[in-house]
This record gives sequence, structure tokens and C-alpha cells, in this order.
Amino acid sequence: MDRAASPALRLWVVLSRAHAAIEDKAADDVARYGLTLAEFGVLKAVYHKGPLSLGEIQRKCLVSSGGITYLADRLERKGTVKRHLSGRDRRLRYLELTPKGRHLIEQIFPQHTRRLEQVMSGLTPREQGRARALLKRLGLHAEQV
Amino acid sequence: MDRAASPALRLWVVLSRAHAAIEDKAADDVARYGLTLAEFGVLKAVYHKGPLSLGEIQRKCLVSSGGITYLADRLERKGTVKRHLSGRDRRLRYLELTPKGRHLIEQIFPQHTRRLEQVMSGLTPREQGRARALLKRLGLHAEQV
DNA sequence: CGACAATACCTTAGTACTGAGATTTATCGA
DNA sequence: TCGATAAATCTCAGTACTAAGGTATTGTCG
Repeated sequence: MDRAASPALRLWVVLSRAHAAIEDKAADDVARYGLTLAEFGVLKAVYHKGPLSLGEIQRKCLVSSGGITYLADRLERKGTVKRHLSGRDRRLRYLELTPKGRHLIEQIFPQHTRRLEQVMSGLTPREQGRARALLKRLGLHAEQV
Repeated sequence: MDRAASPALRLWVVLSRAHAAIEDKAADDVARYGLTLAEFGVLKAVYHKGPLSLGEIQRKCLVSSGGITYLADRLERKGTVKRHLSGRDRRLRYLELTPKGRHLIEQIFPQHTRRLEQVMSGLTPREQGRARALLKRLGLHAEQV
């Protein structure tokens, strides 16, 4: 009966299950350091791009405006990140890593990468590239339909 | 700099974004009928498989035991579904569509399928098949690593 | 049979959000 | 310069969960 289902539906089901399984492993991994995946995503963004405004992080991490405030609060309370005001535009608040935050992300990141490589190793690197190309196109189209 | 990132990481980022975009459209679609995607998933399962115990639905829909209780409560309150006890094993509770629930899912399902076909149309049917095969393998491996 | 483990569901407390509206600051046209 | 509009963040109420522990029922094995 699943044979008769629409190809689009079947792809959606399989994509969802793959996403859930990978997210589960990734979340377990960062949880060892007391972080959620969303928190890890914020740290990663600020680590790679330098100080960013809350709005920039919000768009990058796909959370609501209330959500990024809440995330920044939690990370600040953990001492990994610090808000500071922009001189130019006083509506903006930039988020910046503390030394503690920098140390944490530098500790987590390589291990997390290796863990994801394990999780993804059901596909060869070549297949991973093909999957990425297909998903890239699928995602871009889905965002604007 | 993203060029230098691990292929596994890059695939994970792209997969997450595609998933988020598709989920967003799918959620908007069922929201027109006052349903969340999780609620829709439960109705769909019971519609296709007939009455199922809460545990069976829980495993199929990947929610916690508390989560399926909460979902069943909401759907029952909306009048789309009804709990009833098994005669054999009185620990089990089966969930069954009400006529109202059956009517609702029969109304939603075809439209929802068409909507997903639009959303997925960034890939040709052939490419959708390739993506599905890759993601199937990726997901199965990720579940048990 | 009877203890004990296992199973199925429910309850409760807590978490991580979302969405709408409030506040502060910036920008732009008249 | 003023007023209106827009933008960035925050606040707050509500939602949809999870995890841990509780209760009722069943299965198992001496």
C-alpha cells in the first residue's frame, strides 16, 4: 500500500525519519556538554563569523525573535557568550563569545564533527555529495513555493 | 571557509534546512484545518492501518509515551478520534477514527498530497527517487550508529 | 500458585520554543 | 524638524512536547 503512495509523500517520510535519527545523535553528542542543538548552533555561528547581531543569528538559526532572546539569555547565563551594544545602531545587540565560550566550542567542535561523520557513514563521501546536491535544490525550492 | 567544512557537516546543514523548509509548508497546510503535523500524523496512521494501540502509534510517530497521551487527548477533544479498551489485554487502549475524523482526513489528505508534490517539485520524479534511496540508507544507518 | 519482572498508559514538572504585542531607536518624506 | 513608518529586540502568555516516576495489568518462572 505504501507502494501506491505519492513519490513526494514517500520522500517526505524518508527525509523526516533520516532527519530525526541524525538529529537525535547530534543532540546526544552536544548534550554531553550541557548544550542543546540550538545553543550549539548559536555558538558555532558566532565562532565562525565573529560577533553577530541577534537578528543575524536569528535568521541563520531559523528561530523566532522570542526564541533568539531566550537562547541568548541561556547562553549568557552559562557564561559562554556576552551581549554588547552596537555604537552605530543602538537597536542592535551583538553576541560575542567569552573566552570560556571559545574554549568550549573549540573543545566540542572536532569531536562533534567526527561523530557526525560516523552517523553519516551509511553513505560514501561521493553519495554524500550527491545527497547534498539534491537536498540543496529541494530545500531552496521548498523555501519559496 | 564553508568549502573546507567536513562533507558530513555540510550534508547535515543542507538536510536540516531542507527539512525545515518542507516541514514549514506542510505544517501551514494542515494548520488550515486546525491540526498540527503530529496530530495529522496520528490521524493518517489510524486511517491507513485501522485502530491501533497508543503504543503502536507512539512508535510510528516517534513521540514519547507522555506525548502520545497528550496527542490522543487533543484529538479526542476535537472529536476526530476515540479511545477504546481492548478486551484481550486491558492495558491497551486502541485509537479509532470517529466519522468526523474519517471525514476530515479524507478531506485533507488529497490536498495535502498535492501540496507536498508542489513543495517537492524542485526535483524531478526520478531525482526524488534517487534522493529517497539515499536518505533511506542514511536514515537506517543513523538509527543504529 | 505467587512473587517479580515487564508492559502500557497516565501524570506531573519542567523545557524550549512560537506569536502577538510593547518598547526603543532609526530613517525618510514633506 | 516633525511625524509616520520601519526595524531590532524584549516580554508574556500559551503550546507541544520530554523525562521520570506512578498505576494497573499481564507474563514468567520457581
